[in-house]
Amino acid sequence: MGRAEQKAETRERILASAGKLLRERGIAAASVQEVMKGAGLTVGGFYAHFASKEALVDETIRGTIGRARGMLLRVHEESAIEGVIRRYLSRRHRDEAEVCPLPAIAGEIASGAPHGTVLAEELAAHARALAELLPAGGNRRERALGLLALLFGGLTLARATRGTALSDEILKACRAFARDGLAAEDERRGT
Amino acid sequence: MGRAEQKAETRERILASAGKLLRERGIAAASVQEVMKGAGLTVGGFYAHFASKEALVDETIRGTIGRARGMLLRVHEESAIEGVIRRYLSRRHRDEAEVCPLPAIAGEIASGAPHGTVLAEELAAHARALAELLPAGGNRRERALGLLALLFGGLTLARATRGTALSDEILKACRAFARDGLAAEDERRGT
DNA sequence: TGTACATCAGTGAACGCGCGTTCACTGATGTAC
DNA sequence: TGTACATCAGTGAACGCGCGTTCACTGATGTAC
Repeated sequence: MGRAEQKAETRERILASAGKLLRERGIAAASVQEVMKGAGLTVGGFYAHFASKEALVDETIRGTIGRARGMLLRVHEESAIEGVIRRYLSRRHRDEAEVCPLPAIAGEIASGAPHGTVLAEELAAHARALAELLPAGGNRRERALGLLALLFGGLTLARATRGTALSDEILKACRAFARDGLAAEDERRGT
Repeated sequence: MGRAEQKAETRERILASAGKLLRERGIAAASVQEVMKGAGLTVGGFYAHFASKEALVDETIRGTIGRARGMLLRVHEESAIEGVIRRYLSRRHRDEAEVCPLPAIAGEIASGAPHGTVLAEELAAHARALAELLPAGGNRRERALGLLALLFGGLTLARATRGTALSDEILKACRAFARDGLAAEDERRGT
């Protein structure tokens, strides 16, 4: 393997480590030092791969949300949307931060972290992907955005209350509310 | 005014400053130094009022969410719930962090900040208050929890994408999804 | 093919900075006589 | 009522620490002849 490919592979390891830490701890608490340690490297080498922590975070957001979208689209069974709701708002997904970075990072970005543009792009792509899983007709994009906010909100509040009885309750309530929100539109359209 | 009342008043000023900074910046980014500055004091005096930053944050979460709940309940008009949805998911509320601390803090707590128990208590109280605004019958508490997650999720994503076209779209979509989610349950019950 | 040199991915110590917390001190308020 | 002393809310400098970033250096890889 040449030097260039080796370096590209190292870069991927840094991004993978950053993705893991971003999902687990959020933006500010994922330090460059720990990201590099997670990739099996020391901190000094970081700037040979990325211009700044901000650049790393931007790219990591794109990568992790994009990959989550890939997982979303892979399941094209009947009523795929029901599967998405069930899996996204599952106890398993609450307890293992291995897919979606949104719960850890959206609040920080809402509070001023400088990644709003990247996040908006990824959310828009996410909404398009979700919309394709919805039955045609009505305003699919609008329903997809509402559902996205509910999935994110439910998972985040369930994680924030982990260990209390309320946490499971929130997951269940959001699964029900998601189905109801989609069903109401169906009924209005007369299905 | 005696010394004791003076001190109690100062304590309230610290809490007010902490509430403002918590809503605007989140937990980690609201430093003790800035909280005290916001109360017109210097940093050293802080520990005469609170045992630690963690104790301050716990009390501030209780206070701010409790006050937000008060504002919620004050409006007891016809279809109060529609008013809550419209105000919570308004552009005004997105652009001014003066009411709800959840968008700034829930993600940090989900990522490990130690305030999950207090948050769960306040969310449970919030759900009870919201449930009272819903038409009787069905599972009011469950619908209230789902709605709560959607309101929080929609506002947080709208704030995180502030300045992009998507932000307004998210608010609108969540208002619609909230109405649909509540309406579906109504219809199932035959209203 | 073997040797001499250039490149550059990664190391590890150091930088300035802001964090939460501590503590000796100040000076206005409150109490005792 | 006036004076002497005790209290204590708040000050401001200092602490150890981890942060993002820089930089002189190392040593394995790649190139030229």
